[in-house]
This record gives sequence, C-alpha cells and structure tokens, in this order.
Amino acid sequence: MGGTVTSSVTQLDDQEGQDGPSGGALYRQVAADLREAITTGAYGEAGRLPAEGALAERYGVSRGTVRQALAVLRADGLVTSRRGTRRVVLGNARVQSFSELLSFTHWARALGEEPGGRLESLVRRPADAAEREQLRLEPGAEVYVTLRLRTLSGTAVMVERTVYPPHVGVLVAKLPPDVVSHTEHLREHGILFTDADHTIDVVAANAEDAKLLGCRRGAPLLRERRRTTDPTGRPVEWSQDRYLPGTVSFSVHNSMVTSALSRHARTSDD
Amino acid sequence: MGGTVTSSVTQLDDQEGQDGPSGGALYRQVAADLREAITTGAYGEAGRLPAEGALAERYGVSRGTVRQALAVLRADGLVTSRRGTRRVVLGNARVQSFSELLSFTHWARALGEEPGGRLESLVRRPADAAEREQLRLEPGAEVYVTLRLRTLSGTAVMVERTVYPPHVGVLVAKLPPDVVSHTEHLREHGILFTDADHTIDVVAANAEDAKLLGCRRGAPLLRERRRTTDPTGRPVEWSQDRYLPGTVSFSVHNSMVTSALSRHARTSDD
DNA sequence: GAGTGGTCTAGACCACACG
DNA sequence: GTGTGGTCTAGACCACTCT
Repeated sequence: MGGTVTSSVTQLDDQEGQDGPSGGALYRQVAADLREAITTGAYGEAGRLPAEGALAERYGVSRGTVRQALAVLRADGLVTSRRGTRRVVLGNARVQSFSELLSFTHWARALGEEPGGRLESLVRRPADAAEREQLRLEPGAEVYVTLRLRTLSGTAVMVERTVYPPHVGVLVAKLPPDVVSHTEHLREHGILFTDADHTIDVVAANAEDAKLLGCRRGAPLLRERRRTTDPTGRPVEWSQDRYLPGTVSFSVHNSMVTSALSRHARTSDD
Repeated sequence: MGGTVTSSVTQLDDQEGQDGPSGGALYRQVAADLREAITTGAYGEAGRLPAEGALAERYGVSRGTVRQALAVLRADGLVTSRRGTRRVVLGNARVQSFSELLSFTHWARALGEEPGGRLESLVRRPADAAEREQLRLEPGAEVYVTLRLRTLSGTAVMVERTVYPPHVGVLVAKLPPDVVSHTEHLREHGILFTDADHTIDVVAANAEDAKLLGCRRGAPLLRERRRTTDPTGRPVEWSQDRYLPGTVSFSVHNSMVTSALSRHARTSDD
C-alpha cells in the first residue's frame, strides 16, 4: 500500500528553537512528520497508525528508528501503544518546548501576547540554609536574588522571585535592567538549562505580592516553584513564581510508561 | 573491572504493583538495580555513572538494553545525559507509580495515611456538550456522575466530581457505596487506565464545596482536572478534584528530552 | 494463525567533551 | 586523541490481540 498517504518525508533540514544535541536526527524528522500528519487529522481522531514496519518502509529507515520517533510521540501523549495492536491516536499535541516552559518571555510570545516585566530588586547576600540546600552551595556562599513583576500585554499576572548561584548571578547582575528575557541571555553566556523540577500549589499573597499584583493581602495565588539544573547536574536557578488566579493553568500528560508527575501531601514550608 | 561495585543483578523476578505489559523485562531489572544503587548513594550526590559499555558488561546485556534502562531513569529525572561525558546523578527518585497518582486510596496508603471517603451522590443523566466532548460520546448519550468527599485519616481534604461514560458507569453504579477504591475495582472488571491528562489551577469554592470541606464560600481551592483513557484511546473517566490549600502539591520533572508539562494562559471554562 | 508491538542483540559511525 | 553518549541498522524471538 502506498499512494493515499498525504504526508511524506519532506526534508526538514532544521527546526528552530531549542534543538537538543542533534536536532537533525533522522528519528526527529520522522517524529515531526508523523506529528504533522496526526494533528492534521490524517489518521482520524481515534484512528490507528500504520504498523511500524510499514512506516519504516515508507520513510526508508529501520524499524528501530521508527520506534524512536514513536517514543517521542508516546511521551507527548499523542499516541498510545499496546502489544498486539496498532497504535492509536490519542489527541492533539499541546506539549510546549522546554524553553517555552522555562522562559516567561518565550512563552508569552508564543501566545501572541506582549511579554513585559520590571526588575523590582536585585540583591546579593549570603545564602540561607534552604537556598544552600536547593542550589547545593557551600556554607558561606552568596546568592543573587531577583524580584520581578511580569506582565502579559500590560496586565500584571505574576511575581517572580529567583535565587541564582554565584556563577550565574554575576551574569544576571551585569545585565541591563531592561532586558526582557534573562533566560535567553544566560544561554548565550554558556549557561545551559536542561532539567527542571516543578512543584505546584496554592499560597496566600503576602504584603509584597499584594502590592505588586494589585490584589488583597491573603488572596490566593497559584505558586510554581522550580529548580533548574544544567547538564552536569549543577543547579542554575531556584525560582518561585506566583500567578494571579485565572491567568494560567498547568498541564501534564502521563502514562504507565512515562510518569514524571507526582502528588504530595502537605505543602512544605515557605 | 568488577569488585568494588556494591550492587549486582540481584534477580528481581517480579515487582509488584502496576506492572506494564512486560514487567519482567531485562531492561527493567537493570533500571531497578541502578535506581537502587543511585538512591542508596553508591555514586554520590552529583557523581558520575559508569559508561554504558561498562554497565553492559557488568550486567551481561547489550548496550542497547542498558540504554533502555537509562532512558527510564532519565525520564524520572534521576540522571542527566549529554554526549561526550558520563551521565550525572541528578537527585533522588520521587516519582510515583501511575496508579498511585490516579487512585486516591492507593496514594493515601503509600503515605501511611488512612484513606476515607463518602459517596455523596451518584446520578445518571444525559451528558452535556462539554462532557460529550471530553468523553467522546455521541449526542444523547448518558453519563454517570459521582460526588465524593475524600478524607485523609479522618480530615476532609478533597471533593471529587467524576463523570463516567456509560460502559464504566454501569460498573461504578453496581459497586457497594462503602467501597474505598473505585479504581482498583474497575481494573478487576477489565477497565484499564493507561493514560491521563492533568490540568492544575486555582478555583473558588462554591456552596457545595464549602459545605463539604468546611471552608468559606469563595475560599481558594487547588483544582486538578484529569481525563483518563484506556489503551485503545477511549476515555474512561473525567474527574475534577478540589483540594483544600496546604494539603497537597503536585510535582513534575521535565527536561529537554522529556517534556509533557505545559503552561496555559487563561483557565478554560468550568 | 497472522499481524503487531515489545524486547534484545551486535555491530557501526558520528558528534561532542575533556585532558 | 580518547572516551563517551547519540544515532542507526538488520535481524531475531517473544507476547499479545484479533478474527
């Protein structure tokens, strides 16, 4: 069979954005092509994908490569997989790129909104115990702490408090105060963001939050705490973002084969 | 080399809990052994793992199998990976099993808490547009809707509203009202939970929430909406859980290679 | 029984990090 | 340059689903 298929391996020489180690890998091209076909609806809403062998033949690659491509789609929640039957289309892609998740600026632009922000303060001081623990610092080490108000097309939506270890902090401190995206600038200076752990819960606005966001003190805020590390495992930031309710939500896909999400009792201290 | 290594392939013939298609796969045994070694601290906090080839030799498997095992640990956020250097230990495992995430009962027990609950209501009625959309039902189809109050060692922590499609609902309706875990019973009846999409945000308590949870009306609640599907892609539940603040938090690990987390603007309707 | 995905192997080449 | 992980291949066998 071969003829009714709408998509083919249109040579995607390079996709922009955050491209991992090898952005031009064969299996990524296959994955991109299949993703395109799926979201276009070429296989229907709950339709079945062709067999791995058929895909391998169509794309002119080995079955192993096809499986690698399908693993990507599997992790993104696009398709299921079960021994004995064809893969089934689950839904449309909604997973964002990693950088889009870490960078408020990048994210806002992808939405078509105008990202804005104001650096409220930047201080350098000795790290407290919790910060040393999170950033894996020696006793006596110093940290750089920033407080920023983030806006989406003019409206305040989030307060961001970030703690940087010294080797990142010195770079942040040098940046002009009007720089929109710290993340992008840091990447240009060789600071890589590759892994992040997020914790999401609800917290009451303190006086500072209330003033900046224009809400009552004690009003509920959606809090996302995030610790990001570079490929060597060294922490590069520890951030705490507080969003006004109704402005954002977080989504996760998981399955028996890919978990990465967990639920915890009791919010740990502040 | 072989002698100073503390861990070995202690034959784990079978691990309990939710075991996927092939729970006794070689790479899973290797993954389990490495996970054990890592969390025990055999490689140090930010230590380096042996090379893939060395691991392959130690376990007597091919490099491909080792890589499969390492991919599991990678997705769980236990280790990093970068071309050119050894893998680095990131942190300790905190990811829960899939069933622990879906089943309140299972989760509570794993915490050492006593799960409790009360079925407030169970009704059968025609699905509205949103429900048909979520559960992929035909116009005119009926759904089963449950309202449950969940307790942890006696204290109310969460209100759960679940909508079941007909083929699952009939089973739920037959269950005795004092059954603690619906999830476990459904699995015994052949209803499989394999994939879930979660959305997390903040919502104000309505009159019903307030009465059940004992909070003020309008008080903030942490909301988790979840749509679960079986391996054929058919939705099996659509649930909306509302937690009292301070009782739970959600954690996600993600990286450049494994995303599955996303942030969205504006909370979609109710 | 035929078809399909899950697992495993053995080997190859490449891109990158680091000394 | 050497070692490492990233990618790719070709083939094999098994477990499972479905008809």
